[in-house]
Amino acid sequence: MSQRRVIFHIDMNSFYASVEMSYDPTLRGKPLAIAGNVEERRGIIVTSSYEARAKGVKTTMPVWRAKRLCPELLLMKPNHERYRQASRALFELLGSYTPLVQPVSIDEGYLDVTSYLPIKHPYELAKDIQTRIKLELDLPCSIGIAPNKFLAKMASDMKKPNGITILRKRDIKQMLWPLPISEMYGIGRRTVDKWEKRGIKTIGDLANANQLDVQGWFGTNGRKLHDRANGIDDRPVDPEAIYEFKTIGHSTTLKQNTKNMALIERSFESLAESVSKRLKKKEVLARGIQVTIRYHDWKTVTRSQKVTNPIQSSEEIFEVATALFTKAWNQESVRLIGISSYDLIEQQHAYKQLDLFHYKEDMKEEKIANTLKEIHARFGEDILHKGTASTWKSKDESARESGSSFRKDFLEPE
DNA sequence: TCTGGGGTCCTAGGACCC
DNA sequence: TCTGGGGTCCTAGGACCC
Repeated sequence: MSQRRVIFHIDMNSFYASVEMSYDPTLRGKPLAIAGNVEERRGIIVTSSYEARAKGVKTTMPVWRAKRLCPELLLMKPNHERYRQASRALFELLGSYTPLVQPVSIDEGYLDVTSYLPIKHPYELAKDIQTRIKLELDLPCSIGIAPNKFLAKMASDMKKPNGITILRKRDIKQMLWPLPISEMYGIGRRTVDKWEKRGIKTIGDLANANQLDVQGWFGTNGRKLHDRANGIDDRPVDPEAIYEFKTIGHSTTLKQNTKNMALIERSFESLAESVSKRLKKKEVLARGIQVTIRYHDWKTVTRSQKVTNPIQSSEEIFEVATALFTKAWNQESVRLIGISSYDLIEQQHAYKQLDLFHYKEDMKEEKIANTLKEIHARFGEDILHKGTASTWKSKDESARESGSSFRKDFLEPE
């Protein structure tokens, strides 16, 4: 990268819990956890306050275990709409500093603030942002300051809550390299052992390993991680990335493990309904459906299939999903099922595809009439008069151009 | 009594085409 | 009877992250 950059990574501290505390200040200072299915067996901790963490409560821990560790734990169900609102306010605030804001999840994002370099010290700017987030949103955050995304991300993790950490290239030897390899963003619990077995126990070990060795062991991903450990990361801050969602899916853990097809079918119905609703809201159709089956023993299989005509209705999704399920199911007891739609295409462009498909089949007058009827039924009369782009565009491209409705859910009002 | 639900990205193998 | 190489598309599985 020729140009020296200044990148911030903003990371909200225990976001859901903090939002709840700002709604209800009497919660402050108390061990609080947000958990799905609080009253059911299978609930897990989604986020917890620092007071709860001090007692050993951790994200993804089953609720019953968290309660055992911390009997006075306050539990709340998530208020997603509340968090989305707070998130929108956050990114609006960040957007007032620069258009180069890339939200990466509901509670974190990158800023490229290189343009501030001549007028303000990065630390002062970060302090400014952090203070405003506290004052205006009543929420705590940590900020990492670095020459690229990876280092900024690692830096924001170093001081929590309310931290500001500068991690320059020349600091990585002291600040980054001593960390255990498990702390490295991109290395999870499944591969830690593999690294350690090869003598790589810290991020520094990775940075100083032979690049070709690492590439041999872990392929291109290994090479990428080796670069990052050495402070190399050219990925730009991309404000458009928010438009690039690729799948829309829902899954559910059943109340009990079951082999009862009627029960399973009912769950598929409601999942298909949810997926369909969101496809419609986003004005997209799916050209592929994937189902997930998780068995009693946690073994998980997926089956996917492309469909000839893009689909959107719950009936169509249900049909494809249950067919996939029936083919794949080994008759063992099922714990979770899921439906995901992929290869999404904009509604406006979808009708053209329908058209072409039938045309290919050498259609007769009658068929043309039917096709038009089908198009009308799916999209309403007006669709035929809408866009007439000469080439098909991917959802990303056209979303970029129109600045249209493809934002990821976490920034969207209900 | 372990373990939710939303995603992204990568790899590998087979089919098929030239 | 023994057989290359490249490219693309599709599917399944797995790792990782919030």
